[in-house]
Amino acid sequence: MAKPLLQTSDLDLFMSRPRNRPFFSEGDPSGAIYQVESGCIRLQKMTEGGRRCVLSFCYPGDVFGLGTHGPEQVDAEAACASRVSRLGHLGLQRMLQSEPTRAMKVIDAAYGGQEPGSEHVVMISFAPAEQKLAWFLASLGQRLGQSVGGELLVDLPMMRADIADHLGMTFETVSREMTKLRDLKIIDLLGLRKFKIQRAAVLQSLALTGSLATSRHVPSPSSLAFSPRMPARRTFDLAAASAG
Amino acid sequence: MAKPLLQTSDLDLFMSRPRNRPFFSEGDPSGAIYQVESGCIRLQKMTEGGRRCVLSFCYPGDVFGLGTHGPEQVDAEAACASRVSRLGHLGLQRMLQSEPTRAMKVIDAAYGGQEPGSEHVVMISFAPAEQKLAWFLASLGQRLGQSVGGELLVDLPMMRADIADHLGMTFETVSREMTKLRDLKIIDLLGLRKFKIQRAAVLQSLALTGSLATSRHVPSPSSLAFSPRMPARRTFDLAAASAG
DNA sequence: TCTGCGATTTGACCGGCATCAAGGACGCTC
DNA sequence: GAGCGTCCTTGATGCCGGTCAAATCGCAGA
Repeated sequence: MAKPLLQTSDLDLFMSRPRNRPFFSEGDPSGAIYQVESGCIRLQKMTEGGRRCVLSFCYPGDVFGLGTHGPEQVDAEAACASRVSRLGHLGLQRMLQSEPTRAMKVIDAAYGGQEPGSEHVVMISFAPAEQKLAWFLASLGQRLGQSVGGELLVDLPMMRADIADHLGMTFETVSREMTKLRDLKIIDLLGLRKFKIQRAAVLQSLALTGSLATSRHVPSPSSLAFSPRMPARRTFDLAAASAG
Repeated sequence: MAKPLLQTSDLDLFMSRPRNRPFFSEGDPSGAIYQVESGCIRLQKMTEGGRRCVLSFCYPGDVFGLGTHGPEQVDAEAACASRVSRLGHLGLQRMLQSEPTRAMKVIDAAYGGQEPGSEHVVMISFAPAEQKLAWFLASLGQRLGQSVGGELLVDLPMMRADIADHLGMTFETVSREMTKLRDLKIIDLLGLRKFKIQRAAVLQSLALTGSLATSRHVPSPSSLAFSPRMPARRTFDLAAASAG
């Protein structure tokens, strides 16, 4: 990962949490900015009915804590044992005065500026389960993947249920679709918390178009066949969303 | 509606569009701020597969144009014949200098600050069709409703297909659920572009809990029965989300 | 190593909603 | 008011994925 946005000298607190323990909860005081040092953080909303909606995951280097990524709107919990550092309110004020340009970058990141949030909404509204999971695994690969001999080795820090609550499906379906992708030799499961992307182009195609094109390049828009009224469910295409 | 955020003296351009014509498209130059004068604006993403995802609607008085509510991320199209006014980049700079406090309010609103966007995500991930529609109609009532003799008269400026693309369902299902709510005498359809909320408490209950409680108050969390593993689908509760 | 518990996988079933297909209502223009 | 295109409603059908259930896996602690 690249040089982190916040350095040790900026930070005023380090926190560790085991899985499922909160770093902050909805309604906690706001204004501080957090940076993931290790592990994986879930930003989520609980409903009183007991359901959970995971709005996003934060990985090492990611910054969160403001707006829709802060305690005014969501809970932040460890998806696995994690460490997080904090830049408090006063430290942020100090940085705004001494280094306004860098401070604005930090603030933008803490609002979730790095991620294209609307893509997630598009995905969970329309795509079938297989495509949702392909999209998630592909983006995880881009974010966390380690290239090893032409294949991509990826950590999977969160549970199946976390993935399910992020994609709007059940953990059983996540498990089934995972198995399906393994049987198709698109991915390989290495224990529960690691996988390998064996055919990245196919996974990408599945994520973007919902179809199993075997070509190495993303199909061009004009090559996609769809009816005038509505595309077949499985040819749904996210290329526009991911290009934006 | 309350006094609009932007006054005529702030604005530098007025635009009118018939239904389905764009005010701006994804990739257009950004930096300007728009205010709805009349009608209804759809903020949406198109996919190359031909599907559309409506991320939000803007009504008279709403301000948009930045971040996920701007041309860097979405298209803005008229959902019905609409008028929009614009505060250009230069005008915004001027306001930032002369009235920084008001300018920051305007900027926050243009990012979509007014609406709790995460509630929409929770809704489209989990809720069944009936609850999605109840939620949408209830929020429309709160936003646009005119109280008339104890009932709420509400404009419905957009087509069924627009609602469907906002809630992640088909327009046929929107139509069916609408009919069902009418048959239950919860709403009354007055032509295609207007409806009346006859039993607001029931509609609200349906929107929040997914169940047809007939009580006038929102059921308290502890009164909701759900299994330890997972609530029954129809008792899904959004109260936490809407409280936030 | 054994034991126990939570996480995951897998199977069987079925219900809600997408899909396909008419038919009807509404709002234009002429 | 006739004609026409668009939008909406309604019906029939099928399948994806949610639900319930049980077996297996994996890890931590004794």
